[in-house]
Amino acid sequence: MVSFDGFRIEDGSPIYLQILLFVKRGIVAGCIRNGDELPSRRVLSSFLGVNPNTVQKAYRLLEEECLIQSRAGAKSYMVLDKAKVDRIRRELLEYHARSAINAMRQMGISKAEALSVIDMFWES
Amino acid sequence: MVSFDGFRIEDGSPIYLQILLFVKRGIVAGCIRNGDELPSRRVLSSFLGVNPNTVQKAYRLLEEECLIQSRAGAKSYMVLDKAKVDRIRRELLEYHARSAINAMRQMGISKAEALSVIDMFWES
DNA sequence: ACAACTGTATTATATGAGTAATACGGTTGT
DNA sequence: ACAACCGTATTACTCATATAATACAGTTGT
Repeated sequence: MVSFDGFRIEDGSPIYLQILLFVKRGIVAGCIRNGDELPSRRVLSSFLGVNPNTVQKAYRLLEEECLIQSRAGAKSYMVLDKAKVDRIRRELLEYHARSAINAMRQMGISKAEALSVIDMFWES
Repeated sequence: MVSFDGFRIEDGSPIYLQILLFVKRGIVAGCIRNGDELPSRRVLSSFLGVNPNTVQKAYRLLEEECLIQSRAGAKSYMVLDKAKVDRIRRELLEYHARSAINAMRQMGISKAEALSVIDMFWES
């Protein structure tokens, strides 16, 4: 069963995207595996304190990326293979790296200082 | 005169926040200095292709942080000193570093690999 | 003085995100 | 068979973002 322990809602981006990213990061980290069952829309929305429609929107996007499979009436579960995991890993790494790099470059930060800042903030 | 050359609207976060961050990064980079005049609300909104109210919202937030000064009828201009610049530099560095670090840690990426990814994507 | 700007304010409309309350039909375990 | 789940769909509401069209008063340069 895919666990959402440790998931905390942050403002600044839509909740359904935060759920999508949480699942993708779990896939890359290896704690979400092929065949794992997902909590139902109702159960997860109650656990997170959000609306069932919000969870449904995240699950729909996961299904459109062929990462989960849903049948009306039954539980949804993960459908993964090595190619998909590799694709998501590259997608997320590039996205997060580029976001931080672009911002720091616009601030006039040097590569050396950027690396030093990442090193310094890594713990905690 | 503060220049908005190179500013490109991206979706995913409110435009008025993108303007706010663009100015703050310019302050840290040193290309926006104390006393610099800002383009008027009308001129900038026309240049960016957005609504004057959107620019006004960004300028209002800048004024609430005491980074610009506005008098009805006259041009707005930057009001900066070393303490403010240092504060913004620390604020932005910590924000961008923590965002990337948290995401990568949730992906199970090691500090060494994170540094290597930043190093690899820095050029481009 | 006066035209051309400036900042500021108001009202209205549209869209997307999120909530709320239901409803319908399929599956699963007992 | 049947109760208790499940996924899916619909309608209505609130709120923030963004746009649009004005309006008014203050400043600035000539």
